[in-house]
Amino acid sequence: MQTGRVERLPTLEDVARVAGVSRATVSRVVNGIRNVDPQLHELVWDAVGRTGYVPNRLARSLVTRRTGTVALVVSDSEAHDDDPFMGRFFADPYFGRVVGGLMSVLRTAGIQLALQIAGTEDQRTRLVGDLRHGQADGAIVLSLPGRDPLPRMLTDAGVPAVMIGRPADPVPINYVDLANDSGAALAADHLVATGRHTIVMIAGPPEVPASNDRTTGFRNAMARHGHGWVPVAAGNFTQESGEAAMRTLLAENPALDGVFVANDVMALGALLALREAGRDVPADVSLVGFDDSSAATSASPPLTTIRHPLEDMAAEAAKLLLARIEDPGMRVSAVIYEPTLVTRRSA
Amino acid sequence: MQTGRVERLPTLEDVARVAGVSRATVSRVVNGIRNVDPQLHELVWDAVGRTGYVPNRLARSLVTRRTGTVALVVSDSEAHDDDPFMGRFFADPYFGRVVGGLMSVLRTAGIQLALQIAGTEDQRTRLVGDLRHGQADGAIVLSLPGRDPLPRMLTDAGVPAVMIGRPADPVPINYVDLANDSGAALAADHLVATGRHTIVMIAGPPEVPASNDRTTGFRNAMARHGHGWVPVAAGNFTQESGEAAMRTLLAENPALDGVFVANDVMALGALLALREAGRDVPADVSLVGFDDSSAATSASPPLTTIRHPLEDMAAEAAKLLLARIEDPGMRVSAVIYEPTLVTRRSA
DNA sequence: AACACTTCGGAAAGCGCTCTCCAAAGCTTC
DNA sequence: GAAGCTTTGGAGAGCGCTTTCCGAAGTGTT
Repeated sequence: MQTGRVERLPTLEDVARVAGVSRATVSRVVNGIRNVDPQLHELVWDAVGRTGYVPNRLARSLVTRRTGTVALVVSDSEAHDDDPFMGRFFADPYFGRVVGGLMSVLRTAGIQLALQIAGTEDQRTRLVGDLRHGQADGAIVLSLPGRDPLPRMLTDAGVPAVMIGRPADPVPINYVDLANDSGAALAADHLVATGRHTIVMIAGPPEVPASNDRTTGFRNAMARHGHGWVPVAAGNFTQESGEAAMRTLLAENPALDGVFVANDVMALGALLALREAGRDVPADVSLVGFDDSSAATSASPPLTTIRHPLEDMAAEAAKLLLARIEDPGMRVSAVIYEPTLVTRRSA
Repeated sequence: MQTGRVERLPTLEDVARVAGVSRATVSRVVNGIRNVDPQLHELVWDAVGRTGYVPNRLARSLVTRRTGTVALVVSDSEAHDDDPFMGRFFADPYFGRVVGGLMSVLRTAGIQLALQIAGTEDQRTRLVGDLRHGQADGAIVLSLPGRDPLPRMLTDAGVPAVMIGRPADPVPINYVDLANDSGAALAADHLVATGRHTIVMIAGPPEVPASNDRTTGFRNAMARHGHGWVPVAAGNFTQESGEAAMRTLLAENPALDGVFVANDVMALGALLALREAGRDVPADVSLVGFDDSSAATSASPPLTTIRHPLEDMAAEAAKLLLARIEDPGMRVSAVIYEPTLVTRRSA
């Protein structure tokens, strides 16, 4: 049946005519506002059923200034058009875990998620403009690189927003974050406790705050254990970069017997490079990852890693945003999660 | 600065007043419609700049019946509330790859993606109602289980929609799919060609069409090679289920030397079970996966698998939908992708 | 100079809904 | 039974935008 969308859908007006009441009354009944005479009430619902009326959310939103939508903004201020990076980002378990966590909360609240990409300057201003107009009731921001102007723009515009991951520059914005430094410290403690002496690290991009925290957290903890100097090679969170970094580290520190890797996906790459070099994990080298993503369990040996409760954090971010939308005056708050060590076979 | 969203945003009216023209003229200029006197044109743009005007998409959509949004509907007709399954689904690389593919097209078209979950009967009718009202211009449907009533509802309602994966029941709906059966045949050919004799399969849930096609495709191809009977154990596409299925198969067919697994994630589980049983891959047992997801490359040994060009398929689905939105009379079409064999180390 | 065309900008009618007024009606209370 | 209250439903004014319809210029033709 190729009807297209030609025939006009029933409106409030139609229902009112059928029920023999005014538009206002129908609106009140449908929204359950104020006491309406039970008889009329039933009459109206009956008419709603007979006409097959469904409220038009757009029209409603226009007047109520509420859309029942929140935006998930993936902000990548360094993106170029056709940057293959975005594709990689979506395929990474990180993205899916965030979406899953958000939806677990939003779904029950009957709120939908609109995916937005803010790459260029232009997209950013349009996005903020749309949000100010109430295109969405608020925004969850996933900020990839450092120096992202978006968080500031959002707060200046008075748009309710919550970041997942702390903003690179101090901005009065709600956020949910992980104590990345203490997670890294956990890894350091574990490597030292299991008797490793020559310990190195594969870090993520230094301009990403989360990544940077892991590096400094690890260095500080190692210093407390008397290791004043830790060789570090940086990757960009991809498997290939982890492999490359591991090769570099092996070349420069043949005696290494412990590695901390800033995320599991890079750890997978490191595992490959170690095997290639004939080093057994965990017999010759202990390896600790970060995130406890699906990559960690599927690796062989399964990765000892730092558990990052990303789903919970995303869910918390959603709750925070909802609260913020309800009460715009709410004071800016941050929720920091403590990571835990998950011991598997690699260390 | 805790401004909230109190101060009224500039409207078309405001711009018109500043520019000294009518609302209609401003609208025409902003939308680049019809020739407007170059002088007025400049005057208007100037006023737009001075007032900081941004069009209100909601108001515009209400009259144009175009939203610049397409819905990504994850349809799970068997979902229960708080079903943990959804979380698993989002974390699976499948979801992210689809989103990435869709966004690669939608992004350049300036269209946003709204994530919707259709689990219960109730959600489904509300969703269709909203879509008929033009809440979104069209829908991409990811239908998880068989017997999903949603595709039919969508076509009956005249909502432009494209499915990723063929509908379980014949429905006149556009879709993009993979030739799952010939992919499975590729795996069969490869296992036989590499000299394997005792070949088994780990299948997915039989009620999922894609999964079912892989099973029958594999069986048929094996039959052509003279293997009339192939032992099959079914999992549910998770790693644990793959591990369990592998254990069952090993117990029942100790002599097995070749395994085809209906997706890479389960293959990871199978790998674990095989190692546990002391079987070396690929020396003792050849293993072929399906999807060529990130799991395949990160496994050790890396998985020989059937490449599923999911991103391309999603991108094609997006293009198809856009075309369909442009021309609602477009005839229903299907695009079937041919999978290819990717040879790595596991077989 | 009169006519037919074309081009261009403004007035105004909606899109479908919510919600503030206001009037009517029902109820108490003295 | 009149004054004062509390329900209850309707009229109608928007929300911010697009777009049709027209009249006023401007252009060209005979």
